Amino acid sequence: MAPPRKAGKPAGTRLTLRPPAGFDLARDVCSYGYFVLAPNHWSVRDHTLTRTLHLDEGPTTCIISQSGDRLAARFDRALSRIEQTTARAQIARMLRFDEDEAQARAFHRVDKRWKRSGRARLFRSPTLFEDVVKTVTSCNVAWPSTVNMNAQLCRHVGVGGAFPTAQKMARTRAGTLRGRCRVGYRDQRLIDLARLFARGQIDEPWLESPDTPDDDVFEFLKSLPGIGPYAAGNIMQLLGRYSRLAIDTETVRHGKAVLGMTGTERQITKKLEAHYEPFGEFKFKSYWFELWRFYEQKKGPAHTWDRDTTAKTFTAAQLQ
DNA sequence: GGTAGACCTGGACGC
DNA sequence: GCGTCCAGGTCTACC
Repeated sequence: MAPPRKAGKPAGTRLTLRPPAGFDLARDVCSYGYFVLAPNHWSVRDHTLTRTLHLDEGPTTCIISQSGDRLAARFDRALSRIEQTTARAQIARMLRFDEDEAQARAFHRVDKRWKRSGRARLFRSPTLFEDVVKTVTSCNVAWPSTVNMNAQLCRHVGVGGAFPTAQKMARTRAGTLRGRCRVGYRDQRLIDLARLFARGQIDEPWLESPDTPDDDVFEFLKSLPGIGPYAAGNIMQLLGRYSRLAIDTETVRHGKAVLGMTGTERQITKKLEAHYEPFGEFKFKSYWFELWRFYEQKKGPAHTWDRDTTAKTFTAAQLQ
């Protein structure tokens, strides 16, 4: 049955979602840099996440808020039953509902530093494709450029402000990505990636299956265009595989500035691997929350970071 | 297996 | 306002 409508103005759908116990919208959204990348928008004032989702009948913008142990997702139009199911799945993926309280406890047993704050989840995208593209746009570039690339991709390639679908990006000209979206030499690599997704050549169930060894996933990811060791490591954590680090210049800076490591970059990389080894299957989480805590000490709690000011200023040089 | 250089963009800096 | 330099991972060619 269609939702009731107010006179003159079509009512948007409102969904109630039940997150895992202990879920905290502000903490768990503002836990990874992608929360400031378009089309995500965190409201510092309202403590809500707004973003446009691409559903079967087109784009729709939703506002997600928390009240007690429930989340509400308010959409700007009525959703069909199928769309509601898709929207629930996309929101669940973003907010990592698949990681329940038991998994958080398992992490906190290995790394007790985060038990009190309850930190255990890392924000991600509604689709693996968006996570992969966001990762590629974060490679070999300062953070403000990553922010800009994602904004322009949504503006020029996405429909109605949504993140581009793989199908749409697969049909986009390299010149558009380079000229309008400022992705530079990543243009053809992004199109090639989009074509692999659009043609169904990325086996997502295989990548997500607990039966697939981490090493196999890592090697496969590295075989994709534009994906090297860092990007593959990062996509691993976005897939829920935390057993390895994604080492970039920020990791090395962290090793020097926070962990007091010395030596060449190669030596520090080895020291970092050894340092996080005790955290086993949760290595990335332990590393990331340490890094995040450093950022928050410098810039204040992440839920207070404004996309257009604080969150845009993140560069290694400014965080020395 | 290791390394050098090219690939782009945008910010910082000097003039 | 303009030119130059530099940071940032991946890829390719080469040793």
